[in-house]
Amino acid sequence: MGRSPCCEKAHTNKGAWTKEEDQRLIAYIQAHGEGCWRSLPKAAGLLRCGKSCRLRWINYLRPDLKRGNFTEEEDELIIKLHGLLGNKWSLIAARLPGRTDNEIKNYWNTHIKRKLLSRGLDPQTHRPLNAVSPSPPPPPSLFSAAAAAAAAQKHESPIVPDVIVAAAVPKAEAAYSTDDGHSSGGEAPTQHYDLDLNLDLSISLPSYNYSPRRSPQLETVSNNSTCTGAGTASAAYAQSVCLCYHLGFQSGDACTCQAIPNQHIFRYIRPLEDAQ
DNA sequence: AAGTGTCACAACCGCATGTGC
DNA sequence: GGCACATGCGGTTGTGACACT
Repeated sequence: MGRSPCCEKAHTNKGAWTKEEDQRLIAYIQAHGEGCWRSLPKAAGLLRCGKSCRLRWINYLRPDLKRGNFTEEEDELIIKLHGLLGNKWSLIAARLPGRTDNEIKNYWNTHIKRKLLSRGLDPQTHRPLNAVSPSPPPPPSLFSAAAAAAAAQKHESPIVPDVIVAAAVPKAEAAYSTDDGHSSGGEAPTQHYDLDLNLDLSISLPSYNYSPRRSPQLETVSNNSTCTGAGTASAAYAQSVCLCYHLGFQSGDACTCQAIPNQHIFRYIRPLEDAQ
């Protein structure tokens, strides 16, 4: 498209950031806030590309970052989310407070991949490595969960899928339900469906007349039986489906989906800060 | 102690997407 | 609708630290 380069490479530093550069960037963002990354380097007196500044801030300097080792719970959460979303690191990171997509991506590549392999699972498909698959495995995103989640995150997508599919995920739990690293190899993979995830998806029936620009909160349509209003939708419409998977919540946590009158949709609304 | 291999992670790069004109 | 630009994302690379021989 003939786009101009994002920065003048001849006059920008590359490589590791110095303490002074970090201080300048932090000071500038504290004073002026994030944004305008392209002009930020010049304004902050940095000989860096705007992209580089953004990355440095997001991945390293942001004050809300949780540094340090990943916990076992985070490991499992990442594995579950990856099974659902694939390599959508930003979406995965959105569910892990204080973690960045880059951090999770690195952690996946260096630790979790190996962990899954030791469990006898394919890191990409989350299926047993020796499983015979007559047809190529479906993308891990299932009914385009990633796209749906992405759309939900971006508060848009008035276009909704015609088909609502339960986002059941082959968990192969039997293969890695223990920590001894043994899989159930040899046996035909038992399809377990993990209902312990909450995807913040927004899906509705084809007839749903979406009102654009909802509040910046997340919505979920789910099939959780605890949803209120599941039985109130008109029988003339296909049943709305609640897909609340209690991701990161105790399984006993009731979902808070509510039927929206005349819209045949369940919404699960949660403050953003809860997701961070 | 030196050389080599491996790991972990920060940073870069190219492309995709969103937005305003 | 098309273009240019800004930003975001995911894959890849570079490099320092550490382990091993």
